[in-house]
Amino acid sequence: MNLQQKIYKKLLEVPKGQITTYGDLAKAVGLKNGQRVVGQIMNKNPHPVIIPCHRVVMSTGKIGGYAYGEHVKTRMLNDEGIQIENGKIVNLKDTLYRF
DNA sequence: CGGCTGGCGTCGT
DNA sequence: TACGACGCCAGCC
Repeated sequence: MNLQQKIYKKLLEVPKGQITTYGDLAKAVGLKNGQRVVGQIMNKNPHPVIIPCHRVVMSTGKIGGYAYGEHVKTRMLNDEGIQIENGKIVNLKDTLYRF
């Protein structure tokens, strides 16, 4: 199974209303410091819309990037009940999903 | 709080 | 097939 298939599968475990970080997702698939790799794969995203890549944020609390634009990502997260302020997650620890 | 460096899979040459 | 550059970060200074 390809790495992106693992990431894609793991990401689907994240329920609506909860999010994860690039680092955690990377570790979930067996990578130590694969944060950037995860982000890169999300960008290449082989299955747009099917993969909720908008539920993946940076460990610093910032939204991070998004293939369709950060504002779109922010809007989707807000729609799932996640509080965002000035481009950052307000209660990251509270909305963070644990694998 | 801002900036620089580390570290790893993919893509292109 | 092999090597180098790049990218929706993370962590330390």
